[in-house]
Amino acid sequence: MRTSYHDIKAIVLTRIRENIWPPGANLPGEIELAKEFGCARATVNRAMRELVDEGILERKRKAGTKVKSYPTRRALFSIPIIREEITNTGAKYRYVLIERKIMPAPGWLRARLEVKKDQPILHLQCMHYAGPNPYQLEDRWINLAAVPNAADNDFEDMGPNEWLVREVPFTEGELVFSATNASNEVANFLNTSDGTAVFTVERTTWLDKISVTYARLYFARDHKMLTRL
Amino acid sequence: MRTSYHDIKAIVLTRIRENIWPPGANLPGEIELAKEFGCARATVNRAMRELVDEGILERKRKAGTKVKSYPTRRALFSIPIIREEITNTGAKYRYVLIERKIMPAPGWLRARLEVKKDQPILHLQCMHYAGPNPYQLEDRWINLAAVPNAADNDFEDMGPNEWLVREVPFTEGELVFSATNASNEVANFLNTSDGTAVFTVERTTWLDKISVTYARLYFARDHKMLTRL
DNA sequence: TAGTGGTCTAGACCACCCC
DNA sequence: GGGTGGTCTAGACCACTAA
Repeated sequence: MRTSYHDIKAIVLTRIRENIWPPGANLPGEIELAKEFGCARATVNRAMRELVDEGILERKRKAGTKVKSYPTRRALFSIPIIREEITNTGAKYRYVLIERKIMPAPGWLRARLEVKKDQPILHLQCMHYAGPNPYQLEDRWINLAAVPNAADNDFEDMGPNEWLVREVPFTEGELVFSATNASNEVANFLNTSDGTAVFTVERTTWLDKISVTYARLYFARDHKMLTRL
Repeated sequence: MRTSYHDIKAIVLTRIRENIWPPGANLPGEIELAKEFGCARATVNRAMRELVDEGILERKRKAGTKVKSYPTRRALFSIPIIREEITNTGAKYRYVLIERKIMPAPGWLRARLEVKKDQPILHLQCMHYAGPNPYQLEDRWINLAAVPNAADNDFEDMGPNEWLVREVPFTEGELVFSATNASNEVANFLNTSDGTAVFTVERTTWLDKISVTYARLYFARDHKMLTRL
């Protein structure tokens, strides 16, 4: 069997680990490596490109390829549908709509979504349960100018998250993770006490520069978000 | 100019967005698409592979390519060196070692790192400041069986994070994000009050199945971690 | 301006896996 | 069994950019 791009990646990683190519070092060019490994340049190229994707190498035309001095490790999160996230743990998923109201955007939201005054916004509050336990409180705002048909949905049976993912594409998104002390209201919904540290995610999405939705997600006490490198 | 794999990706995304290929739909085979776009199959292949990487499509041999029913969006975090993270904001970075001690691993850590009883562990506590403000409290445990030369370093001038990234490669890593209520000690270091919700990251890394280090990072009040999709 | 990576091609063989 | 994607090749031209 010939040298595959997998093999090449492994070899390169080994050489880096063994300090044959220490951080900052320049690697030979693709043609030379192809000769060494006895394969086509395209094969070397693919291996190298993937190592760049993985944050191990840096490449610049003319300058060549070098080992990153501080390998930028990157963590990959998949953003799951909450129903699947819960169902996958074996628990039963339950969704409850708490409130649904069409209203003009409050000031802080106007700023965030860049919508004009009096522009109608659909505001939803919902709870997601895993079995008997509260899992997440969702506070969602949908820009009806961007998604007019959201107004036709009563969201009694399906969470807005799920509906949006299926119905409304987006071109850009932002995620912000933080920790907040639960307000009295949040604590009640999440079945915990005032001031409990709550893992919080804010999510905003845009479709071609037009803001689609902003959501604040409060997770139950002791929620952990896990990822592998 | 010929159709590039960038163009193909854009076209496919557009067709998905316009519901020409709705979620779950099967796409034509690579050969057919290559014919349609007037390019080589390899070009189509690359476009499709990248769309799989981005969580838009699913492919299976023989079955073909289809649009994911629930496109799994993925967020990419780069894990920066804390010094660079702070310096990049324009603030001055300051590092202080609080404690350094070699000790046997406590029980909870033995379980986590899978190390034997009485195996020596280097325990470090340090603070990272952004200008005058506390930025992060680092509680770090280094497995000296995996990294013996860590014992030679006094870590007075350089944080263990930075040292490890430069000196010790790893093959696997785990990140856990959560929110915790600050203990009295943590609150004091972070210049806040008891019980404040603190964004917390736990990080564990392994080198070829051998655990290297475990760290618990407590960020200052109101810290936000941001990422784009 | 010359060297390096970036991309494309036309063809080939193979591995997997649904039917 | 046969169709689909996975991968590789040998060669080509191009784009960027460091020297």
